[in-house]
Amino acid sequence: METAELKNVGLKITGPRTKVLKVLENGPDRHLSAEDIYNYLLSTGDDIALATVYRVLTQFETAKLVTRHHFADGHSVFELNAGDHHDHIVCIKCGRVEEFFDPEIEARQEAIAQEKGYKITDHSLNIYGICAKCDQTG
Amino acid sequence: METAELKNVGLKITGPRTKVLKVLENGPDRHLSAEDIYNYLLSTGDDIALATVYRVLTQFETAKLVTRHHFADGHSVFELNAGDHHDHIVCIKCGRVEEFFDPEIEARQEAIAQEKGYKITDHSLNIYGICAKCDQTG
DNA sequence: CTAGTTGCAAATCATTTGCACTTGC
DNA sequence: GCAAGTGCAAATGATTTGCAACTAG
Repeated sequence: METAELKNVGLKITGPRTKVLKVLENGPDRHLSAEDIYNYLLSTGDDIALATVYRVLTQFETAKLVTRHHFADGHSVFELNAGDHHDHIVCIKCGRVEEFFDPEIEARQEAIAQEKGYKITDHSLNIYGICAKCDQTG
Repeated sequence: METAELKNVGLKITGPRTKVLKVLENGPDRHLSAEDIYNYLLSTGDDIALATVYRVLTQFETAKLVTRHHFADGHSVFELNAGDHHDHIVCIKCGRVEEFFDPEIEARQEAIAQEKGYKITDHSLNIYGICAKCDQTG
């Protein structure tokens, strides 16, 4: 139940927060933009303000409940935090997003940061390309 | 000379284009945002419109003269194309940007894309962290 | 009760665009 | 001279914020 997750991170249980969390958990996709979530909620008859979706998502991000990913075309998507880290491969035609994790890449990043004297706080690796389906379709 | 580079990619030699290119070549930093370039030009007495800086940079990007990088805080920087590919490590405190290239990471990315049936068109790897200098300063 | 939350509309920020004017070739 | 390029100001799209009304604990 969503209420528990909200309580755990010290957020009041409110309608909007529960709704957004529910979409992230059982929505049409694991990777959704604020507007996706907003539209999805409207389509299911749940009334909410877009500004609230943004506010709630930002709070969730701070609370580490979700992770925000910025893609090169300038829009960002949110994804429920499953605890695991992974990177993304994005189809530039259809927008499909797939996840991957490569320990070798992770290790190399650590090594590079250390070498250059940086303390890593975060990192993002996005591969952009054309997926098999779109490649056939043209 | 900048005029040659412009001619090579089939762009008319104009004042604004020459100015922007000059800043990218001899400016204060290899990684500059449109606004950085705009402000730098104003500060050196060169008059230009911000919209023109954006237009020119977009043309340069199309002409493969420069590469645009999108960072997680939502702003992008432009960098003169030296032909080589590399990724970035960004200090989240002072904004310092350093470059690195790791063949192992590159190879793994290729492998992953192939495995998932994607044709890579582009990719970006950004490591965010705190540089040695900022770490001391607090 | 009252601090935290929401909705709405207006504000911001980075970037783009329409259009009349200017300039390179 | 004319198509291409530029400046300016207004438009855009994504996201944020001010504020008055609402609600969870």
